[in-house]
Amino acid sequence: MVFSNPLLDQSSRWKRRKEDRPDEILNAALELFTEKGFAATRMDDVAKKAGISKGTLYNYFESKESIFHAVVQEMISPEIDKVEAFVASYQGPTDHLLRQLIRAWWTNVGETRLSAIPKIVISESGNFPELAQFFVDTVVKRARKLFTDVVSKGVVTGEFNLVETQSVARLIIAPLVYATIWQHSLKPFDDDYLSDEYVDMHIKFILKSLIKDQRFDV
Amino acid sequence: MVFSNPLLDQSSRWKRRKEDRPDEILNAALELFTEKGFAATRMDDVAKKAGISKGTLYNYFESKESIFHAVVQEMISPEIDKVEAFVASYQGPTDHLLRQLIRAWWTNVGETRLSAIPKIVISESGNFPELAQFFVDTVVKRARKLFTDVVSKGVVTGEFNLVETQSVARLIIAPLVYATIWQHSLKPFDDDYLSDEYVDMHIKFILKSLIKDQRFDV
DNA sequence: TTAATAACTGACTGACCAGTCATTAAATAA
DNA sequence: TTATTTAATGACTGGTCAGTCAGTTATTAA
Repeated sequence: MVFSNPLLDQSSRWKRRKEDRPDEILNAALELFTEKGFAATRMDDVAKKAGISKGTLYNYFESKESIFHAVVQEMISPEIDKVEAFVASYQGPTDHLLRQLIRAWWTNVGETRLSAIPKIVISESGNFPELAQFFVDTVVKRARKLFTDVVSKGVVTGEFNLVETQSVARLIIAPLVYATIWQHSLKPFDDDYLSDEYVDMHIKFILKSLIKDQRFDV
Repeated sequence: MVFSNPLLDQSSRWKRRKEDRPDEILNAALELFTEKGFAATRMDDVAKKAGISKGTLYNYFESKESIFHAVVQEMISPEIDKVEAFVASYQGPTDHLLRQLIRAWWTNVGETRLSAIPKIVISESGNFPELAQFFVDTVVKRARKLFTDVVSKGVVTGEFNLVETQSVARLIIAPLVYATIWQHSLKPFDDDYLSDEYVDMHIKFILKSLIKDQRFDV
């Protein structure tokens, strides 16, 4: 005879928790996508981690791909919204803005679980093209525009040298995204230590090339 | 009645071509790995592209992984050998060496089919760890050492500012590798044009931060 | 209390694919 | 010419997994 323990809720096999399921599924999925990639993540495992059966997944999402879609939509887009608002309202020297922007990216994406998403999308782009297209349209283009606009602003106000802004924007983004990809792919196989100076030096190098006044030294 | 055409070699179902098979298999495999990634490439397709049956693949390579192993070993390692030799024999200003090194990488890797390999390894690192470890040990570490040594040389000779060489090396490599990853993943989904200026500007920015004499302008 | 609803379950299906091996046939030796 | 060797074939096996659906059970309505 087993007595029911309300904490473990052994009295019933399951509860109906319609409200909570979607978030729990997305969190479980992101964790597994990060660990194994999209293709190698099994729906049974997502279900297990979310505390439900596989069938229930399909009550809330119509396919594996739609889960990933939702992860990006609900986790990344709000971050970009925030940064866009910050840039729009910023008053002050453009080099300070750019420095804060890079640091904000590092803090809000680079050092969080969101950092796994670029690597996942890149890895699966060949086999899941709609997913890649969605990511480019909703994340990449917005992020690129953000940096391009800031650099343009600096050029227009005369704070920065006259440069080709598209390439500069990509040169700013590259080491940041590269670091997150590295983090989630080959870093575990590399015993060399990447110092914290990496981002600081990146900012320093970029600003040194952009800022007109050479007496300025970061 | 069909007459045999010696060019199409319809007279026999196949030829024994022990010598040529391995290279043909590796070329077919790299092409498919580039297009679909490692996991999604079917051995039947590698066989078909190499003009043989699947069983024959297994006469020459013991597994799918060993084929990838061979691709890296036989295609990438020789490139690094060449660059190492070039650096070792170089006489002249270190900034010129660094500039040539970046350009050489772009020409010999970035713009060739080899550019697909980093993306493939990164994508599959979670599911094929031995493959990732092999790549880190035989490619990443050697490449990183190459750049670190050149920067150190510039610092020692007094041509470059005193910098933390590990981070600088990674800041040099990041935009290069990032561009190849982009090329083979999200570029097809992006209609924006990446100008040729990207690499030139990268070189210019890096050297501006490294070279001591500020009157020098690239 | 009983009936109706819908959240949830998990065994099952159909498709896919790396790797195997019995067989075939090209090349070579006897 | 015949026997032997070995490159090459492709049907098959065993395992995996996304997605389905008939049935079960918690919840709510009557």
